[in-house]
Amino acid sequence: MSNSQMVELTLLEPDGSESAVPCCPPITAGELSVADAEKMAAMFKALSDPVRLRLFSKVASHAGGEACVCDISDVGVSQPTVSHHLKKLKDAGLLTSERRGTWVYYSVEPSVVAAMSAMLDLRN
Amino acid sequence: MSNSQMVELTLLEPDGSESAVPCCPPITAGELSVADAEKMAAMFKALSDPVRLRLFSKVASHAGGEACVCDISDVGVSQPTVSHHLKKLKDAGLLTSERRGTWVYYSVEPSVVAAMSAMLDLRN
DNA sequence: AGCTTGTTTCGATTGCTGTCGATACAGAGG
DNA sequence: CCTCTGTATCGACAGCAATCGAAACAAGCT
Repeated sequence: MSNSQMVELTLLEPDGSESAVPCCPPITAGELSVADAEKMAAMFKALSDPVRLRLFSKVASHAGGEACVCDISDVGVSQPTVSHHLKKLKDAGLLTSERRGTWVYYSVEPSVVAAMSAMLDLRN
Repeated sequence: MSNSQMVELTLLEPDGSESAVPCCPPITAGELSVADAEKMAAMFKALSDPVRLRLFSKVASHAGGEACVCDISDVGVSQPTVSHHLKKLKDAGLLTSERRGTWVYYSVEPSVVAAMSAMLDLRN
């Protein structure tokens, strides 16, 4: 029983505070608990929209895994919709944001993305 | 420009036929095309529900990555709902099903899951 | 053939989500 | 202080999706 491959990641609690939770071994290692399934499903949900996935890929493929909103908002939907999607990615923990003067920059949260990738690793 | 890490996977077309499409390099490698984003978003969407994620983890963690419906349907929702979710996982290409006598067995489709994992691999 | 058990499909309902235009907020520069 | 540009929030609406009970289908049994 390989309980290795545990990954530490930080998630936003409903009240806005942060808590570190262990999540998760590869799916092949055993059934997910109800709580872990909810956490991970929320992350997958963040990437379950084509527009969001494109926004995420634009940020991730930028130098340093960081991009200005102004550089990535050309995805075929209105500006409020772009902002809405970026907020969802941020709420799910996949992106963080930082205002620098006039512009806002979004960055990928590597540990969270790594946790999703590790969970889908099927090697036995 | 590392266009390595391409993964071949088969998806169900709307008409039910199968087509092999190349998908996808790691997100860090460049922006997703609109078409690729739609394909991958559909897969992530399949795992974006807690009940579905638990069903998937139950199948994936069974011996041989295969499980009878009867072995995994205890997830707190009605039996028709379980069947509905398994169908969605199947339509997304993450599971396949086979009837053997009275029982139906669902199996994970390793190449599709590997494609998702590879796409989220952030190492540069 | 009829019964029983396992699984899927159907129809309805309820809640969620993506989208937009309008508006508000933030910072920079006149 | 006012305006301009970039970004976020609000409110509304339309479509989708999770869920259930009822009913249909499939296979094995008697």
